Amino acid sequence: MLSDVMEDYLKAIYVLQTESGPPVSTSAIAERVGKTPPTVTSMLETLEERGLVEREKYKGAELTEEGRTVALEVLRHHRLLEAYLAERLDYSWSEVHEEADALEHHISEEFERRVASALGDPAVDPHGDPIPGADLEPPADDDTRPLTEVAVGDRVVIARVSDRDDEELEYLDRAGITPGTTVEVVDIAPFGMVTVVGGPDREPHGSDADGDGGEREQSLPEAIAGAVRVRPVEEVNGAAATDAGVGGA
Amino acid sequence: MLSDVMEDYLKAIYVLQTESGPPVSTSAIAERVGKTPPTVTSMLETLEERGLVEREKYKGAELTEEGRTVALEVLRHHRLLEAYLAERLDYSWSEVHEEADALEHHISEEFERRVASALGDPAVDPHGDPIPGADLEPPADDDTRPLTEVAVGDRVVIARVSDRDDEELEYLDRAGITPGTTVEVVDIAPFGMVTVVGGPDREPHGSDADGDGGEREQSLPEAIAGAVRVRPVEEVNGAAATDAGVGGA
DNA sequence: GTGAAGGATTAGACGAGTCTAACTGAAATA
DNA sequence: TATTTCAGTTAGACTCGTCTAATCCTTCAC
Ligand SMILES: [Mn+2]
Ligand SMILES: [Mn+2]
Ligand SMILES: [Mn+2]
Ligand SMILES: [Mn+2]
Repeated sequence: MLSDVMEDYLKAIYVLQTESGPPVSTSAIAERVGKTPPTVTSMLETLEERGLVEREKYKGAELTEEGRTVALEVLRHHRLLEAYLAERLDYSWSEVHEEADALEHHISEEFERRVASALGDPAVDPHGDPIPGADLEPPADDDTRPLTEVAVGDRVVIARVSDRDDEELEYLDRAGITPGTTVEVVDIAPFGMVTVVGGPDREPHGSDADGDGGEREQSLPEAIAGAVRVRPVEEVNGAAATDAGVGGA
Repeated sequence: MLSDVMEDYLKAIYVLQTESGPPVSTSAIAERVGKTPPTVTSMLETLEERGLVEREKYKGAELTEEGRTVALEVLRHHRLLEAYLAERLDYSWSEVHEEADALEHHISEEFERRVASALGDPAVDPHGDPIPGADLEPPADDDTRPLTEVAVGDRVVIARVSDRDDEELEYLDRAGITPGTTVEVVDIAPFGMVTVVGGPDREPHGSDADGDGGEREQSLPEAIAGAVRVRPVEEVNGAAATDAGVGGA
């Protein structure tokens, strides 16, 4: 049996790995899990003995297949919980993360199944992050890119927002930058400040309590914009069908 | 902040204390939490330093008011979770305990509030155990007694079943001895074997999937019967109104 | 009142997870 | 290539929760 601490390390390595590819550095892990580098070194040794990571001294670490499966398991728990809390217990989009972080290590497989089926096996969590399937196969790379890398004039759909920083999340929530929203990038200033216009073009499931659902122009600092990932608007059938499945509730 | 381990000890002491009154012996606690007596001694010292228990060497331990409040907090979490799992995630009556035991230490106060209000502030969990209120005041002693102490011929309502033993629970579930059911005690044999007749006299909320909801005579061994607590049938308004609020779902 | 018997405590050890301080190696710079 | 910088590792210590083995009360039977 793995401790919840180990699960957290594996999850951290997985995410870092998908963000910037292996190998993952000791300090990056340390930063992510909020521990000191020596602590991480020693945990990596443990994890290596258990066959969950491979490691080259002074270089970095990489998950084995087994380690990756564990990470996906934890991530599945985390994101299913987020989805459930938002959908069934009225959590807001930005409140969900901390709770899921605590619970993800303590639910049974039975609980996982029941939650998944209660929600109809959702594909993404409220932040737009993909929920790994029950098979725990690594999901295909997505087609999103950071908002900072969009060309001026493009219309894009908000796909994912990082769920790591509460303040960022509150900011985006108030700004109406939520998964599923379509925006147009009208300017990119020096230092990465991105100005967008748009907002929830229709009410997806009746959230949007602050009745300003319309056109609005706002500028996002680089730190924020970089944490938002978008995909191109898809013109599916003549009409613009954009925010399917990622409703704001 | 208290560890989940400490919470488990406090909960154990609380329950033992309500079962047989303080002081609670080291070995009783050890047995309940599944640790050895020396481990318990040392944890009791820690708990005493923290002001959560009072203790007399070689005698036993007792919760302080603060310790009792913590215990009630954990118990509230546990029982709310049990109720939620049964009501909203289709857990059966007997599956619920283990899951709640793991989660009870890891939910936030926010989660507690949302679950409680989603269920309409339930008063009892699916085993019939009272759910401590949000004020965490000790609940009044209940009016139940073990099935083994009922006089032959009495009609009683099943009030609570111990949630500690899975096998016992399965047994009772199959036997149709569930909270809210009315039975009549027809015999008490030597060694405490109790024979009852009865069963779910009406379907409370549509559970009772095995369509045998009628009169049935069965004998329960002492070990089982002793874990079932009952209260007298209340003749509320002429009609017998018995199984309110403890529905089987 | 004395002596078992048995529960409780002390003694000592251990693994997990964490830290700080000191050191080492690798990579970038000049 | 030699040097510097800084990330990564080693060393050593500490807390928490746990155990086994040994010892110490208390109590109950006689
Ligand atoms: Mn998340
Ligand atoms: Mn799982
Ligand atoms: Mn229970
Ligand atoms: Mn609480």
